[in-house]
Parts: sequence; structure tokens; C-alpha cells
Amino acid sequence: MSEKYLTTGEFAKLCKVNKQTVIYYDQIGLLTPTYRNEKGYRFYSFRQLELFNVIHLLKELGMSLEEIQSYMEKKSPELFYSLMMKQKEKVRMKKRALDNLEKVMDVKINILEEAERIDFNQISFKYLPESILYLSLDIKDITDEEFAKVVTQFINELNAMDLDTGFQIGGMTLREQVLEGEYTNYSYLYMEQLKRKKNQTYFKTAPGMYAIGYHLGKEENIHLTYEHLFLEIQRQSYEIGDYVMEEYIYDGVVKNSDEHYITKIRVHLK
Amino acid sequence: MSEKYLTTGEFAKLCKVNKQTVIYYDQIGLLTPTYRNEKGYRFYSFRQLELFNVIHLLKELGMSLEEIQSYMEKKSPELFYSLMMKQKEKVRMKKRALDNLEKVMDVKINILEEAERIDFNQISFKYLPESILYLSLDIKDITDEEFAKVVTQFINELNAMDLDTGFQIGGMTLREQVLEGEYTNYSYLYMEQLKRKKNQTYFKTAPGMYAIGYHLGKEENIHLTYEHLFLEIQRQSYEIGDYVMEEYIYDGVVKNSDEHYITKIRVHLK
DNA sequence: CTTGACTATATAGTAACTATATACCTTAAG
DNA sequence: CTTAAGGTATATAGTTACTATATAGTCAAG
Repeated sequence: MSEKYLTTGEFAKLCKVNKQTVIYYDQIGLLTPTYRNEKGYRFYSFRQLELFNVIHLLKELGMSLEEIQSYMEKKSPELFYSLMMKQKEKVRMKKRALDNLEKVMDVKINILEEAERIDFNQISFKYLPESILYLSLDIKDITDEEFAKVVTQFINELNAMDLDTGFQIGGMTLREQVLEGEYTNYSYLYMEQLKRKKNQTYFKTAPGMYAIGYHLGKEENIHLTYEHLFLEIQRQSYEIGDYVMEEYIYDGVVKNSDEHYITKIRVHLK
Repeated sequence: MSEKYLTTGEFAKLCKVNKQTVIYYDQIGLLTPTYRNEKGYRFYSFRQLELFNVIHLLKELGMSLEEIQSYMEKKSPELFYSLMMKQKEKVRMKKRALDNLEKVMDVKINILEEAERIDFNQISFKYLPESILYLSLDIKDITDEEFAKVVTQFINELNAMDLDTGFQIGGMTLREQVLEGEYTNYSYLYMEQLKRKKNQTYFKTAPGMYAIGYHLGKEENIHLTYEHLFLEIQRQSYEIGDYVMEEYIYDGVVKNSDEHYITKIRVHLK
């Protein structure tokens, strides 16, 4: 007949949160029980679950309790309506972010699966098809400070244009530097792209023969692997082409010591 | 030629976080700079952005820094692979949760749009088509304590079976109680469903004539509106049918005082 | 040689809980 | 009738992941 009431503990269970949280919401005046008895016990109507759910929803969408509070102070059907309309946009953004996350995770999974099958001691000569790279500005002979700016801008561009595919950032060194032994005086940073987007300028790697080798260990010793690679290229009567591409296969994400990092080196051949 | 390094501030900008956050991650040993100079200045490789991004990704998926830390201590390609596979499941769950959120928001938006067009002072007689309700257990003459259990279980069922459509929880009172004036001695709680799911038992409201009225104000005065409604039903030579359905249109979510709550009452007619 | 912009550490503050300590209340069993 | 179990209350301290502030040292430009 009369309305049914729930105690703090019961209401907390209904909301699936800690009892202290319910008390906390009362203390900050966000969700107060419909009444208190003479002993100070709180009593909630089960209808208040609806309000709790809305608070939860808004929190989920990134509003702070204070912001929610300030809505609650001036609430009205019209305001709630416009709030819902505004928040729908946020849901869409969150969904897109999750889709992106999923793609990045898939790329990482693929890379690891491929790495499983690679013999890192082998130098191989292969025909590689064209691939699409998004390049940074020229970073040859750049200072540390300028480099920081360029790489930050590069990352910003990747994010802004949805080009962060989850691949490792690579470094491209041009023929000229390579021949002078400046193996890691990169001319460009790049990120490989799975497919091209409209109105976007990319660098396309030349389809053709490439020498592929792997360097195990620190970047500072990479010249040893380069020299080994170049010897092999000579032995096979190939000649170094226009550029060399370098990217990490195993890095600080999966290996504890840089002694165990693995860098993939692709040398374009003539 | 040699590797390029970033200062704390530069690296923080690259990661798009507060400088203090980068320092914090160093302090807890989660992401330490590749080296420190003799003055104690931190220097990061831009390659460490990758590690930061992974930390960010895992955090995004609900892992605490401590959990991430403990992964980092025993990291390996295999472990990272299995971690990624596990986390993909979480992404899927998050996406489903967002889809649900969106549906609930749409329902709320629809309800508010409809409410805009209603004259709450009018009692109307309408043909209503069949609708699908998911019912709670019987709650007639139940104690407060038992009621708490039933409503909690009801909500759990709604969640478990994806039946929380965002509609208000309604109360259904059977003819017998209504005739005795026990207007809010509900026999069941219900939530309206947009479509039926397989292997799920529902209550279907009878298609037919209904009297629809609205009560403005507190639940405790609802008998006045009921009496008004029943008088009108008599005047129109109708008779009360098998049940009455009651649900909030405006509640604590959109109105500050219960003086302004609005309850919709649907009386099934013979 | 000073100024402005950076770096460092130490410490305190924040949001939104979450746990703990202490005391009061209620019911059911012995 | 009392006592134990399980609930309620308040006050206060702890937690996580930052974030801000205070103080001091560093560095390059003018």
C-alpha cells in the first residue's frame, strides 16, 4: 500500500556500489535519501535508482560529480534533454576511440605473430611490393631541440589525421648518409599505412628488391649489423639503392633490456 | 648521427600529458628515462613514446598502474601477445556497454520529446496496441525487506539479460487491489521492452481500450488522481479491466521537488 | 651579469572513492 | 533478560593517479 523504502545497504546493493559511496553522495548533497528516521537512518525509494543511474551515466561520459551536481541544482526536462543531446556526441567519440584502439591492438598482435616466424640471424633478399608511408619533415642533421619539435608535430599530425596505425615509428636514411657511414642520421621518420586516405600526401616505397636484416641489441652498435649487411649485399652483387628503412620489432614494450631489442633494417637495392 | 634525446618537458608534450605525470611515472619506476646527465636532468628517447602509449592503452582498458608495473617487470613478446588478446575481449565489452548507453539515451530523449506534447490535465481514452513487459516476481503485500530483495533481483535480471531499456520501472496493480482502493499495492514491477528476445518470457499487455491520466505531485496523493480517473471512467460507461500500470514521466532526474513529479496512469478497460 | 625559461626535489592538495574505528540500534536465540 | 550478530551512524584516515606549489639549481641569450 504505502511506498517501500530501502536502507543504505539495500540501496547500495541495488546500485551495485559500495555503501560508503551512497553515504558519500549524500554527504556532498548529490543524492539524498527521501527521508531519515528519528535515529538518523537513511531511507531510499527504489525510484531513486533512476537518479543514481543518470549520475552514473553522466560520470561515465566524463562529467565530474561537481558538474553533475551543478546540473542537478538547476535541472529541468529541457535541460536534461539538451544534456542528453550533447552527451550523445561524446558517446560517438568514445566509440571511435575504441575502434581505433582495437585496430592498434590488432596491428600489434599481427606484428608479434609475424615476428614469431622470423629468423633474426638471417639476411634475406626479397622482392617487396609498394608500401605507403606517412613521412615527417626532414630531420637530417637536426639539433636535439628541433628534433623534439618535429617529432611532436609528426605525432600530432598522425593523431589529427587518424594515421596512427599502431605500427612502430620508423627512421629512413638516404643513400648519401648511408654511404658515409651515418647509418642513423635519419632524413625522415615514418609510419606505415595500411591504406591511403583521400587528400593526403604520402611517400610510396619503390616496389623491388630489398635486403632485409635484423639487429639484435642497442642502437649504438647498429653499425656492426649494417656493415655485415652491406658486405652481404656486395657478395650478392647488389648495390645500395635510394634509402634504408629502420624500425623496431622488439623494444621496451616487450623486452626489459636494450640488449634484447631487435631492429629490422630494410635496404633498398638497385 | 647519434640518438636524439628529449627533456622531460619535451617528452611530456610528445605524450600529451602533464610534465609532473612523466616525473611521477619515473618515480614509481614505470617509465624511466633512458639516461640522466650529471645534473640529474632526465633524457628520453622518442622511441619511449611507444612504451608510454602502451601504458596509456592498458590504463584505458582498466588496468591500474600497479598491474601495468607488474606486467612490465616480467614482460616478453609472448606475455604481451596474450595480454593483447585478453584485452581485446575488454574492448568488445566496452563497445557493447557504449551501445547500450546510447540506446538508453535515445529512449530518454524520446520520452522527453513525447512528454512535451502531452496535456497532463487531460484524461484520455485510447486504443493501445499490445506491448511487451518484463515483470518482477509478485510483490503484493510484501515487507520492505523482501521488497528490497525482489527489486534488486529484478534489476540484476534486467542487466544480466540486457533488458534495461532505459524506460522507467513501472508498477502494475491488479484489479482486485484497485477496487479495494489499494492503488499502489503493486503486484509487479515491470520494464517495457521494445522488442522481445528469444527464450525470454514476457508479459504482454492486452491490446484494447485504456484510460490514461497523469498525476502531478507526490505519490502519497495519488489516490486523488485515481478517484478522479475512475469517476471519468464511470461517466464514459467503461469498466475497470484487469490491471493498472503506473510509471513516472518526470521524476527526480528532471524535477527538483516531488511536488512537480508526474506519474502516468494507464487503466486497462473492459 | 642578470633575466627568463627551463630543470630538479619535496611536499601538499585533489577527486572519488574506500577502509577503519567507534558507537548506537534492532532482532533472534539461549 | 541478556547477549551476540548484523545492521545503522559519524569521523577520520588511506588510496590511486595525478596535479599544483614552493624552493632551488641550470643554462643560454642579451
